[in-house]
Amino acid sequence: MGVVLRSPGAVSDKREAILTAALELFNERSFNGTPMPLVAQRAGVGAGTIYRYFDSKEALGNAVFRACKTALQRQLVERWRAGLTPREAFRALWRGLWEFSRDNPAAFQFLETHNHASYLDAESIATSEAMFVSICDFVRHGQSAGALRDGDPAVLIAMAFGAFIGLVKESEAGRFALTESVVAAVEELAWKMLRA
Amino acid sequence: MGVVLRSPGAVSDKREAILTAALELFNERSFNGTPMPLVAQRAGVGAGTIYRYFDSKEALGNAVFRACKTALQRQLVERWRAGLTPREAFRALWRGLWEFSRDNPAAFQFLETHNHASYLDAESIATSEAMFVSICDFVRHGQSAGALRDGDPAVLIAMAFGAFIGLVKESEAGRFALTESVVAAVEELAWKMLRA
Amino acid sequence: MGVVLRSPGAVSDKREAILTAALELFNERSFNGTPMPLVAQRAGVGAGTIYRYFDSKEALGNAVFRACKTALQRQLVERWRAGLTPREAFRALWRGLWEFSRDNPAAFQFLETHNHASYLDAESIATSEAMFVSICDFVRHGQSAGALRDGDPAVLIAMAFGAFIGLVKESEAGRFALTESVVAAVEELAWKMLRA
Amino acid sequence: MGVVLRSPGAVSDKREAILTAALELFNERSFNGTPMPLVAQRAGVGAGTIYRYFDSKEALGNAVFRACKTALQRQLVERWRAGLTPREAFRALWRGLWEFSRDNPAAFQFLETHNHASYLDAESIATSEAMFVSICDFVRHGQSAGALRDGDPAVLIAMAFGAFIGLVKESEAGRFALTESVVAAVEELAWKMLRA
DNA sequence: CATGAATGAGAATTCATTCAT
DNA sequence: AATGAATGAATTCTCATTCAT
Repeated sequence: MGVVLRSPGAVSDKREAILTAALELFNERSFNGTPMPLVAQRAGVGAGTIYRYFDSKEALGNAVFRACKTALQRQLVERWRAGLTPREAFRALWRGLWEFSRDNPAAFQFLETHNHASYLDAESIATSEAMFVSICDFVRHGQSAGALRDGDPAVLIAMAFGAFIGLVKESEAGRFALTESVVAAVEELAWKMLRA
Repeated sequence: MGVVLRSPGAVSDKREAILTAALELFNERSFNGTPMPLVAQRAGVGAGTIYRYFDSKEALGNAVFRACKTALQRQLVERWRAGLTPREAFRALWRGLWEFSRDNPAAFQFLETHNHASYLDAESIATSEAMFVSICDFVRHGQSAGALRDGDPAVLIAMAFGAFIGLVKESEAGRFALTESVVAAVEELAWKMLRA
Repeated sequence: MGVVLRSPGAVSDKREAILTAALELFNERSFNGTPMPLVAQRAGVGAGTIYRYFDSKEALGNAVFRACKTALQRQLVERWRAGLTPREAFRALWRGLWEFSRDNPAAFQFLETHNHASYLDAESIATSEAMFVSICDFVRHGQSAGALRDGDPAVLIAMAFGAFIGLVKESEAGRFALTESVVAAVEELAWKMLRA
Repeated sequence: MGVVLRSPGAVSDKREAILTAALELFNERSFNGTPMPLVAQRAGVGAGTIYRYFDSKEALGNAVFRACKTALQRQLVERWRAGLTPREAFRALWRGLWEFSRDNPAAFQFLETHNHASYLDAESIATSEAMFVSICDFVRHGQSAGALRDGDPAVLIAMAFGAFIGLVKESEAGRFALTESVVAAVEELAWKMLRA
């Protein structure tokens, strides 16, 4: 868990430490509510060091966002194999979301909270959009196969992701635990909502 | 629309103007990203005037939150009449949410975005909790009547509200329009997810 | 006690209330540390009302200072009668100071604390100077009569007044009580310092 | 002169510059009448730099007070040697005061003006009290030896210190110069007041 | 006359960023 | 490369003063 921000190749563990510290603090205190020196302290580096890796606080925020989004996308894509039925593919997606949010709760929360943050740049938004498009493809496939109900894929995606996000948020608020069995049960409910 | 922040009784319209300006700006730029003078400017008052109505920026944020939450609760409660079947009650709830988010998009977004903001005080959290509790009651009634599926009410609520919030967010992101017919259709889908 | 700020003629009890409130608050919180609305509140008048009686905060401060200084001078002068021996005149002066500080502790403290305050205007300084000059005359008379030791009158005045002020300050700090008997005793000591 | 605020050990000279600037400005304009940026300007540092050395304006004021008080106490204590007669000890004390006020007029004025300032914290008051206690001991010794007149030591201290403070104030107001010969003369007068 | 809500300049304090070491 | 002291612009909040009522 929390390995999400490891850059490919042994770039630098300072860079990772900064990204991790920023992720945690931006969740705890919001982007604007987090002083850079605090990020440096949590990362165990000097304040000036952050600026060797990131041009500005905004650049750091975008780097965190893209790292999280990319990691989520990787995890969802990994679970997709050719030849899955729509029902199996939905299960793969749903469990991929769950495993990601379980293993990287901070990253998941960050993506949700900072989804439309005003500091996000074009590249971050494009990263976000790319993932949406690939999920859309999945839905269209399921609709073509007659397994998913008709209608705007964006609507179905909004409802299913929204339901999952709602579950994660409320479980993190302490209302219930998202155990294996609960996750399996709610997957079934979500599927009832989406199937043709 | 946007009348949500009107306090009962002929309270000063400056207070309302400040609440409205803060609501909009906290949505647009986040709480910490919004300077008080900007709130004052948007409200058409002097910077010092805000502090005649609110003790601090935090107090202003809490006042906005409570005003929105109270307005939402009022709208949902109003639609509830005795003698509704669970299905009718769910429709009332769902449409209440929709009408609120349609008529007060800023208030709805604020509640969603600032739901667990670090500046919220005990009273704001209590206001939030009170609403959750009354929705829980609704779910338990439906379960007793055999209309809603069994399980932790919090889980069902998280999924249904989550789905609705997902719809509103994505429609506001411009992916689709939440028209009457779409709302009716998705209500049906949500009900499929919840019914026994 | 505390009647010091009563202007001659029935000017206005609001004016007096403002002067009294300002005197107390300037002592408690310093001139710059006292907001005008607080003065208004303590005086039981509206904030704007102060400006009907005084042009500005500085003007109010100067009015307080002059009222206190004038009252002190009046009290000291009253005790002076022709035909007193230097020793008797010193007693009159010393007891005059004591009675004033006992009956108007706030006024006495104000005069001491704000003696060289940066907001004092020329007239206030002149009022202060006038009193010094008349005390100087007293000293010179005593010196001519061979009762007071020779030397710069200002030096003797500085020491005697300084000693008295020291007594009042420390008694107000709670180190001892300035009772009749103590005052009589210290008067004797001060006289030992001054006599030829 | 003015070396009073030099902290022992090679502490940053920025800290000293800030203390010195604050001392001067608080004297000239009062504590509440002095904006922090003005302190920074006079100290030749950035406004934010002050807060690297002092938590708040109040903390700065207390640091100035304690530095002055400690320096005065050090100077008085240094002049005390065992085996002095009460008369010699009084001379040591009196001259210690004089040398301190001559060499550090700003520090002396600050101690006098801000002696009971509302921003002083418990530690500052304790520092102040400690010095009073040690002077009290001196007086009691003199009384036991039959050299100083009987009575509450606090009363004698109040008169003697008050007289000295009066001299310094009036000399600084320009009424006379506190030359060596004047100081010697007034010391004699003060002794006449105190001796048995 | 009296009021006190309203104002905006100015106060204390914070923080993104730089740069000497 | 790394640091963290230093900076000053920007932020939150205060308050002397005004003016509509």
